[in-house]
Amino acid sequence: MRWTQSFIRTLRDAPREAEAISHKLMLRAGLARRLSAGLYTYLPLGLRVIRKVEDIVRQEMNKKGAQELLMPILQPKEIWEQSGRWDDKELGMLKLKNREEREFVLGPTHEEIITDLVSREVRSYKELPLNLYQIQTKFRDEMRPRFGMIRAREFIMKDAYSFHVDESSARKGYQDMSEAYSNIFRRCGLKTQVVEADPGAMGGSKSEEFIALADTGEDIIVFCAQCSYAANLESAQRGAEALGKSTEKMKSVKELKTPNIKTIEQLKDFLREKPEKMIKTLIYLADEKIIAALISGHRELSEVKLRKNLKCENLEMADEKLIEEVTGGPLGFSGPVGLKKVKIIADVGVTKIVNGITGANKRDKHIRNVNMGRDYNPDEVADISIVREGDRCPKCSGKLAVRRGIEVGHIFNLGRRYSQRLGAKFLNEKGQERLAIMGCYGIGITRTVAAIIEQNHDENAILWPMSVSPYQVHIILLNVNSRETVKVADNLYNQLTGEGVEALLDDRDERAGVKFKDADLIGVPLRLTISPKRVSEKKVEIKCHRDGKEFLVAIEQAREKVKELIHENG
RNA sequence: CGGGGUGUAGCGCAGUUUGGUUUAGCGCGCUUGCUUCGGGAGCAAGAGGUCGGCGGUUCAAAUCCGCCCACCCCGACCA
Repeated sequence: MRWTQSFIRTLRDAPREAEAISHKLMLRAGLARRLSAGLYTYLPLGLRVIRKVEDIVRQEMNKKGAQELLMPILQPKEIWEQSGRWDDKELGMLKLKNREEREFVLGPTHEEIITDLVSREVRSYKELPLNLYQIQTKFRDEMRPRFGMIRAREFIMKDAYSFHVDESSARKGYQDMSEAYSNIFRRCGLKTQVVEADPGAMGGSKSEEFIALADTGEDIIVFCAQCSYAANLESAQRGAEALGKSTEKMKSVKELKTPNIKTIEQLKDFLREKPEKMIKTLIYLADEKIIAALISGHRELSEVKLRKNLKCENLEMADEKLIEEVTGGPLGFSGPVGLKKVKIIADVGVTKIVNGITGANKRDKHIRNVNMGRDYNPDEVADISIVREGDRCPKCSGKLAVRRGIEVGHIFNLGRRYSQRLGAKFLNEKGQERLAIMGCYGIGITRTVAAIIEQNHDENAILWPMSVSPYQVHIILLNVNSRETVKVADNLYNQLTGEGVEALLDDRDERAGVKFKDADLIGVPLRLTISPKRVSEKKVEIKCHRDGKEFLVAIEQAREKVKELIHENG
């Protein structure tokens, strides 16, 4: 592509709206433009990157025997009622009606459609396993789109669905996708961490997320520096802490006046005591049952873990009224001592607290020197708190690290949930009717592009991996008024292009500085600089953007060198 | 949906506190000409604005008041 004939638009300054680095660079390099919150136009340069990622995805999916198809975006209400998800609030469904008041949804995901299709087409175990996928725009009416293309209302997704005769086939299918995903992200130049996840709205038994580590990520994950343990912050576990027996002797309980001191933070300042000494008492309503959760003052409760422990459907914090009813004291002054008719569940960390401080269940009062076993007895001790940086790994007792990341892929074993509701049945070898076991596997294509930038950039430049770069080589023609130089640039451009190399020729009548800055920004990994000075020496310069390596080569050797470097960086 | 912030030319901003030399400026970008030409050039001449919208106060509103809208950040929520 010749720059003068292209629709490449770069910006010197990032629009104010952009905060995340990938967002800024995408706008500045002219990959995309915003239409409205979470809605973007992909410009030619951005679309080239998207297509590259899609190609990699296709290759790796096809390698595992998956087949591409394309399903409708507009989906009728009825099929979603069949699956029981029409009123699902987690999916952010964008619903609409046509002229006849018939209701539709713009597809946020396609389990319903694919399962319906397969249920109509597949009759025999001989046709299974089957893995079908598509790459398509998805719609989610996000409450808060953010970070540019990391959380958008409309985005491109690769979604695959597999159908199996039994568990072992389903496991194999899941494993295949896990491998494909690792290959895809590696080829895209992304470092990802696989973490166990909560299946959430998708349902099913097992799911794992592929998280690209990045500071502007929305997900927080925990992983062990020593072994392979990794999990979502909310569900990460921690190993037993060294329960070094405190030498502190138990003292007798004392009531403290703490006027209007309701939070740990306030209490810390007021009493000048460490939060580790404090026992936070949180009252929850779990499926109509009232429970009290005890957490050490410096930790946070994990509702995910608590819910899992209680095996309850609904878990919500009690309101002020209920707290008064249950504890006898107002919000902010709850404590385990003297609590009755309430199940008390204590975090493992709380067992360590000697002479703790906690609410007195009376207005403006806390109590000091509270000890488990003597002053109160929890009904259960469990790991219900959120992991902190430096906690012990539950597997190998190494140190756990807490990092932000972007969820770029998610794989699920769905079991029979959808085949049950949408009737995806087949006949087995014995002629018996059976429900297919399903899996579904998603990759956020546009989000992956953003994640690649998050992991491959510096302050003023994208550093594309060759595999996804919009062009393979960026030819900078310095001085368009030098006939000889233009001729050399044209020839090289034509030859390279003719040989299938994706080249961008900056043939604008701009000064060198402008061209170099734009080349940095756009971030094509190879740069070929053609200047009158070098041409008079019958040479051209080749530079690798990422590592800064430079080569001065004879004009007639440039083609081969470029191809060699593309290959090396491929 | 709760909390905070921002809306002035394509992009970045000043002006708003204290209404009136502001016919609303500046930098970049854009157009034309000349010079320049290896890291965001110089000079000259131009084009480009419902000051987010509606309503109000006032002799007078970018500026004060009210309502609304949009966008961003934190939270809640989230393949």
